[in-house]
Amino acid sequence: MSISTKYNPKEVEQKWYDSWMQRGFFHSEPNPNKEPYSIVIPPPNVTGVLHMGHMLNNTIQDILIRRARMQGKEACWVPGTDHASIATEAKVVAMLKERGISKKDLTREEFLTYAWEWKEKYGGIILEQLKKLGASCDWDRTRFTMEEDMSAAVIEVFVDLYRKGLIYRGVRMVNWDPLGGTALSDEEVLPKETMARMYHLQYEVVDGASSEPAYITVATSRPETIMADVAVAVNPKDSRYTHLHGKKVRIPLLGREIPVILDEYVSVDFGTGALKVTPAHDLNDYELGQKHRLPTIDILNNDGTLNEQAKLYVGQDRFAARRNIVKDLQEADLLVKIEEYQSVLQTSERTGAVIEPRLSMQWFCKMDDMAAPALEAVLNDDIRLYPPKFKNMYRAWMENIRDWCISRQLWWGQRIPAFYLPNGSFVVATTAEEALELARGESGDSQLQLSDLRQDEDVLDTWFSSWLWPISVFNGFKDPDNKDILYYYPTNDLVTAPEILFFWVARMIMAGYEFRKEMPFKNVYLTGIVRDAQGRKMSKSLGNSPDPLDLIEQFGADGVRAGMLFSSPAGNDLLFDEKLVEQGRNFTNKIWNAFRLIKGWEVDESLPCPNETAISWFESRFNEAFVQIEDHFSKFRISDALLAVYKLVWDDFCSNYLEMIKPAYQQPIDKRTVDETVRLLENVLKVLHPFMPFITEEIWHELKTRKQKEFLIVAAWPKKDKFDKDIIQKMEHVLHVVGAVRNTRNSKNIPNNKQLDLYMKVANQESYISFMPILHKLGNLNEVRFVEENLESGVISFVVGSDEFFIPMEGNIDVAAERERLTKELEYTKGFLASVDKKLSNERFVSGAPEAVISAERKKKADAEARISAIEQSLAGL
RNA sequence: GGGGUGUUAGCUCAGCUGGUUCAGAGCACCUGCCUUACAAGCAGGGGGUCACUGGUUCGAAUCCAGUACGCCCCACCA
Repeated sequence: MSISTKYNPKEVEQKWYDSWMQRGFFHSEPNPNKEPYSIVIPPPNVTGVLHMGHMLNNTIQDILIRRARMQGKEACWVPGTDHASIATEAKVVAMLKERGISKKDLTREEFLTYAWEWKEKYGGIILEQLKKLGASCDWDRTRFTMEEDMSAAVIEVFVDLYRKGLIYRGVRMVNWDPLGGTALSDEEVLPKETMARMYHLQYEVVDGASSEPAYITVATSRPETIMADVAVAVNPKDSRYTHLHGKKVRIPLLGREIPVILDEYVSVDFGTGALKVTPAHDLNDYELGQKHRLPTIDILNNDGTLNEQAKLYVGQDRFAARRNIVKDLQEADLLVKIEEYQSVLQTSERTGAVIEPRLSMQWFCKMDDMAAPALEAVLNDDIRLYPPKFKNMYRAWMENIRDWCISRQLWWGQRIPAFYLPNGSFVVATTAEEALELARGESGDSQLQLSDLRQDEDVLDTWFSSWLWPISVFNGFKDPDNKDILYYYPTNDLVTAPEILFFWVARMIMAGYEFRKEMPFKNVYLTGIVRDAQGRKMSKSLGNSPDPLDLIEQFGADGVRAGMLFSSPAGNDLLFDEKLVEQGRNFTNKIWNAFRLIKGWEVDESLPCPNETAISWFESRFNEAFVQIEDHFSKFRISDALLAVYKLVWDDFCSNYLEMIKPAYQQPIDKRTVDETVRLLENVLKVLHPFMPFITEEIWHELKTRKQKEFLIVAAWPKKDKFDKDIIQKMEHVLHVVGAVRNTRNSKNIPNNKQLDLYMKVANQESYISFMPILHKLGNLNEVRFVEENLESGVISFVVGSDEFFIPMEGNIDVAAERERLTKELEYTKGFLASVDKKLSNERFVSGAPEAVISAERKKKADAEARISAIEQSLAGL
């Protein structure tokens, strides 16, 4: 035979992917005769490259979409990328810097030209990589969140929400990223545990009377902000400071006088019980400031350096300023002590910079109203989260939702459609022309020109476009009644990482109800995080993240797909180990060799079929497994579904079925067995296909000649069918007997190729008849026959169920060893019987337990008794 | 600080409505095999007081309470 003993994925994968594409199997159009099934991809950043998280995520989506396609649904998986404003802008800035160009020297238009150039050249690599994985996306539908129609939808939504009063502009305390030079939403901020320092500073009490200066000690982690202090607050109940009520203190170094204020908010037992109030640079202080009508002094520039208002350290970075002021305070003897303590630093998710709480004019989206139906939908299971533990998290977040800061001080993104009039007021409109008309109306100045209007410089948060994704990919804004959106929306399943549950999933649900009055998807499957074998998160800096393309190169896409899934129960993190992928690769090889065996058979049409039992057994076994597999799918237990298929293929089909039917070496095989085996294998290939699309398609075509469009990718998914439980049980019993024979062989060091005889003293001979050939073959037995009496000597005996078996041994057997083995088994069985007896003699059990349980217990007793007498007889015969 | 969730074999995890498919799977491990589909393999095997303590029950890995440890999410103590 010329087929290689090892499966070679490389050429096979490219061949079939091209073939599928060419025949348009991935493409979907609304078809009223078919049930729609749609998934929108979580659009990866356009700057992104494929990492292990994408691999897992997209493998799962592909499995779902392929299965749906085979189920005869109109399966549509929409791919695309996200413009990722901060990440992309940062890349473009870096690229420009390399070319010696500074963003500052460019106009907005020039910068965007570079950015688009960059996007066209480097963007979307990740989509090409997904093809290598086998992703069967409808590539004709590829979208990008910043393409014209998508951006138009974003602007339209902004205007709509503004007019509904759900978007407003205002000065608020926001999370400022000094490195990115932009505001961020609360979700884009990551807390980071760090050791921080608490500085205890002396504020001199202003008191004309005494000549000796008096001080109050204030604890702060940010001494560089003292120049922005407007008060020192103490708890009114704090007796230590009663004498300071109504007094003023002087800011160290600066000397500016600020009042001592009283507020319950201050904890008596934290720090020194005295809090410096810096409204411009801390949210709590801001609120205190509002309450006590204090001024705000903002001493920071956009980039985190100190401005003129600070008076000291002007122009220095906030951290440099901190070092310097600490030194100066020390020298002035105003620093009492420094304490180390565990604290949480807020950092930017994108740039890693320490976030500066900062008062700033931004755009916000009101969330309360939109959150209500979105929360309801999840609580009442209209939308289901898998695993369901995320429901609680979702609820907690939605119930405490805060307004969303949607403006970003960047250029790459959808520009906010607000236009300012010379008088400082503004109008919001989708186009400048429309804005002009509005502006003329509102200002009463009919002479206003376009050039008088100035559009807001900011762009919108990327998520403000992503949250529309399930609607906008089907053009649901531009053309709300088009046939795509009517057919595919709501989509069916969303597969994504729990990290973006709030960023994205929750907001999509809100957008779905707000703009289409309908959920965006029915199920949300949240995958785990891919970690390394030690449980560490994969990261570039640790270098523990394998390159997915290398893995595919090495193990084949099918192997990698299977490997990823071997250990990824829903919602649990996946501890990735190359061994898993190896196991996946080995699995492809196993399948390949099963195929080689079948392919190599020579058919003799004159032969009768000796394998009816094996055939109907596997048929039943397949149907039994299929029910389990479908059940796993229905619960999004993809990993368990794969494992069930794995065992069906490896254990049932290969180790058992094929071994039962395969003819002796170089012997021909009958036609019926071959036909049936091919048919059975076809079913196996079908359930395997979503997991391992390439090798299954390859074998599908190699197995027999197929018609034009007869591809596995569109073959009919099996239907649930009744199965014969009886034959499955009997086979299991027979396989136990086979196991016992093999065990005997192994423990007595009898070579595999030496045939043995087997005598069977069984209760029901009938039930063995049709399995005799199988017993012969798998046990490698010579004579097999029923006996009525125990064989007395020179035999090894064993019991399966309550049937006894004897294998005559040539030469002497080790009587002592046999006796020991049987005695052990006897003891165990007696113990077992005793426990059953105890149960049955317990009146409360007999009266309390259901009938089925009691009769099961009785059967146990009978079996055990039969076993005991069998073993005892064997012992007596030794 | 609030909420969630977990603890079962060396590792990763199943175990749905308490009772023979209740102590399981995969990997790892051990033994023996180059038996013509497959050594990326075949056959067999060992291994767990189901975290701890109490309770409910005829019966608990499974239900309840508490304890310990872990993880996740949220949160403005300087």
